[in-house]
Parts: sequence; structure tokens; C-alpha cells
Amino acid sequence: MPELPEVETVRRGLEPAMLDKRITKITLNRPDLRVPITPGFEDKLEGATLTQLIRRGKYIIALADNDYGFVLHLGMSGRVAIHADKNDYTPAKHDHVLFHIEDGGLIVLNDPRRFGMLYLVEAQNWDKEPPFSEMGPEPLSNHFSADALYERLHKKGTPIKNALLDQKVVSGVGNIYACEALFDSHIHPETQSFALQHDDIERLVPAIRDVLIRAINSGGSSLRDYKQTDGSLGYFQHSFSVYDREGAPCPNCDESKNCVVERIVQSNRSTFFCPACQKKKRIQKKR
DNA sequence: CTCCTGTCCTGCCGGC
DNA sequence: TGCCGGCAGGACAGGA
Repeated sequence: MPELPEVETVRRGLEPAMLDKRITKITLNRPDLRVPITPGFEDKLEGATLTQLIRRGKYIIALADNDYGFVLHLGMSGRVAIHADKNDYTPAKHDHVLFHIEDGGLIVLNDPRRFGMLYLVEAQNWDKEPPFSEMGPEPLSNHFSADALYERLHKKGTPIKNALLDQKVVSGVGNIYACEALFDSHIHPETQSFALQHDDIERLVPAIRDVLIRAINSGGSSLRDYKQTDGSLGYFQHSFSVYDREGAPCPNCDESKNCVVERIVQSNRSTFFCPACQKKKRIQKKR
């Protein structure tokens, strides 16, 4: 799915197309996404004008001038396409929702696996309920510091890779960027969170920030489904060090060592890492 | 509480 | 060529 960089790229694409423009009509082709689209969704938002487009973690929150708004999550396979002229639009399979804009534009939400979410919120309250009320800090904000992350991890009994995927620990990080950030900070993905020292976390925090920023600047990563809102591909996938690179030489290790990227499975998700430069810490067992 | 497994859904790729 | 299993960027419920 789109992780933070892909969602941010989508948000930026939506700004010129939707912000401060009236939604004239909403077409719901299929309301049965992972969570059914809120009944009455169209009635509350048709005629409204979006005044804010916010990203929080992997979610986009759009707030309108009539005290309503919507929350959008792209799940694993969600995609947003913008057509400046709705006459250029050709209906495609899995186009579930269409936003018609007053200037003739059309915003199309396509999601083959329907793992995404789209629901109505009250503009005043969107962040006061789950998942936002329980969500961890934004990794690109000042609230995400080594001290803050250490605080959240030092009692946690899960492997660090799993902890990074937990949106209550830090928001917006998914499978790709968890793998990449752990590689960049030389931390073995199976390391128990509580076994990380403060100086490990001091490497991890900037590594997470850095990989997310670089990915945003590349328009995100395009694997199977993801595209930018204009249909172009992101290109950060060409910069992966370990993700989806099983058997490839480690970009960090000396060539003479002949070490290659390994793939393991953690909680049914693939993890990619270099066994040479991401050494597992020896854990002192409590007794 | 915390942690892990399975599940939602479709599409694609590789192996036979 | 076709069929089948495995896998995919996420989140959540339910059970241990």
C-alpha cells in the first residue's frame, strides 16, 4: 500500500485539483470498501467546498466549509487519479468513487482490493476518535525524537520491525520504509524493541526521517499499483537498498565479502535486510 | 494489558 | 495455454 511518502504525494496532487473548489457531485459506484462508505456521504459533501487537505500517517483528511469532511485511506491498492477535464475520463474497473469538481475536473478513487477506507467525519472532531486519537507521532514532526521513540520502545516486547509497523508507535511507516530505515541504521529487524540502546534509536530516528523525505522527493515508490495522481510513476523503488532485493548484493558491505540481502518473514510480512551489517544484538535473558 | 494470527479482496507471477 | 499456489505497500478483530 501507499505508505507515508505515497500518501503525501497524493495529498499534494489533490491540492490544486480540489482545494477551495466546490464539489458538484459525488458518484459512488461501490460503497463496500473495507469499511462501507458512510451512508449519506454524498448528501453531506455535494455542494461543499474543501478548505483543508491534511495528511496524518497514511490517511488523508479533507475538511469542508460546511463542518463536514472525509477521511481517505488507500489500503494496499488504492489509487487516486485526477482528470483536469472530466471528458478525458474513461471508466475503468475498480473506479469506486468519483468526485466531480465545479471547474470540470474529476477525481477518481480506484482500489482493486478494496482494502481502502472512505468515511464522513465532522470537521471539528476528526482527530478526536480512533485511529487518530491513538496514533503515534508524525515522523517528520518535532514530536518524533529519539527520546520519544525510546520511551515508546524500551518496554516493548516485539521485534523492532513489527514495532515500526505499529501506527501507535510512529505513524506512516509501512513495510518498505521500515526495512529501509532499519538497514540505514544498521539494526537487525528481529532485535527486540526493549533491547535497543538509546544510541541505536538516535540513528534510527533520522534514518526514518531521511528515507521518508527522500521518497517524497521521488514521488513515492511504485511497485504494483501505486501511481501519482497524474498517472506518472514514483521512482523511489530504484533507490531501495534492501526492500524486494533478496539475493542482491548489499549496497553497504564491501564487495569482497560477497554478502547478499536476505528475506525473512515476520508476522506474515516480508522483511529484507543484510545479515552482515545489521547484526542482531545479543539479548541478556532476564531470570 | 500485550502480542500474534488470520482475514478482508483482487491481480499478478512463476511453476508445473 | 491454463490452472494453482503464493505473494502483495494495511488495518483490525479475536484469541492466547
